[in-house]
Amino acid sequence: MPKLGMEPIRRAALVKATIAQIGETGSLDVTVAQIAKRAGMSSALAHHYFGGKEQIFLAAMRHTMTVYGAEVRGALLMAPDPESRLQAIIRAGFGPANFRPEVIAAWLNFYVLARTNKDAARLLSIYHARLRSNLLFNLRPLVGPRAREAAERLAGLIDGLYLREGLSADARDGKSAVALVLQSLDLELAGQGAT
Amino acid sequence: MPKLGMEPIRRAALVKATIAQIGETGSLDVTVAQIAKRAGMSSALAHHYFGGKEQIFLAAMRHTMTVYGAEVRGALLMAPDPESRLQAIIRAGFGPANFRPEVIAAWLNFYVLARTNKDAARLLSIYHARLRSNLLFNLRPLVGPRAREAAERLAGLIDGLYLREGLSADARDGKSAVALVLQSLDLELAGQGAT
DNA sequence: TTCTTTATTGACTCGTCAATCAACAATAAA
DNA sequence: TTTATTGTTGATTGACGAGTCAATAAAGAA
Repeated sequence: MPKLGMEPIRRAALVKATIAQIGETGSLDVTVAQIAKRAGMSSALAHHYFGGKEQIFLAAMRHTMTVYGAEVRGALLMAPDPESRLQAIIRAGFGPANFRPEVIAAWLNFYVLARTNKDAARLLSIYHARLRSNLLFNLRPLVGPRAREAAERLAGLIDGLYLREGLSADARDGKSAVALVLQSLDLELAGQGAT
Repeated sequence: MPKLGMEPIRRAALVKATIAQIGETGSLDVTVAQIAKRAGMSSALAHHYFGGKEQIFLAAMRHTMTVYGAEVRGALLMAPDPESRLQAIIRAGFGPANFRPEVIAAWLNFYVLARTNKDAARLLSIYHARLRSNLLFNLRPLVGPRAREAAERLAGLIDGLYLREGLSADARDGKSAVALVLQSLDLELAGQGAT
């Protein structure tokens, strides 16, 4: 069997298995052995290709974020104006790439890891910055100077609802969360100097 | 030393030590031995009084939530009208009882635990319900039928900003988060039928 | 063919940690 | 004093899991 060029295949399989395993056990206590078994190889091989558990997990999150980023970019291409781009960003956050139970569990895990692992923290801050700047860029022409705070709020709301939905045992589809954020966007766009 | 009536003292000490230890290590990998040592006793005694690690941690979270609840109730007493009560609820979420780094770390830990532990899930849903109903009750007279969604949004925003602040390494004071949520509240109260 | 490189694993090491237990100490009850 | 009852711990057990390593196998290079 040992053909050459197995490395990318194995890595991809491990990344996929990592997300799947986290989703299945519903917790962070996934062992390298479990992941490797699910990916059809020995745990030794997983270590061989990735070096360690955290690096396996980081690769999985990097992949998740890449897919998510692609989804956002794709949606943005379709949207002609700032407002519909904002709606697209919001929808993408709760879109199929991000809102599957396994992925939500992975994000939770990732939050925890980011408190101790430098690389995870960097990766997380990249996600935060990207979301914020995407929102900011499209809010600016609509609400001008209030854009910064509005972006902060919308980003917080997206993360918060994502978390709440993810933590409620019964897996929901995210439709209601999207609706809530979209209404919030309307409020931001409409309100110019309340109270 | 063995005077009678040690139990409540020991329990309290362990609860306090648990939060402190989580805050110090900045992660979830707190061992019973660490907690017990910090509380000035052997790990065997910790098991003796609590039965297990998860129960120690649950007791700590119950305590945290009790203190938080008291803070909210206290603030509500001072507030004469629904709007100021809403402001009080928002402020309390980022108040001193809740927003210390140790407590934030504990909450993160708790989120994770809630995915596998039944009791933790129940406790978390109690928190969720309480926040939602506190907001709802005071929003109803101000925005009528839109109260439900507004409460959902504000709750999500509070949790989301709490999470974001908690994850950013540099401990902030929550002032800006409070300001953001308060502005959101203004938007909710002002906006009646946007777009 | 022989050598080197890549792929692959089973078995093993080493640590950690939750949980248990046997034993001891001190106080209160008899 | 004897006898519970409560408090307390050091030592130990048992399990689990990350990471290592020696050994094997295939395939290409020489």
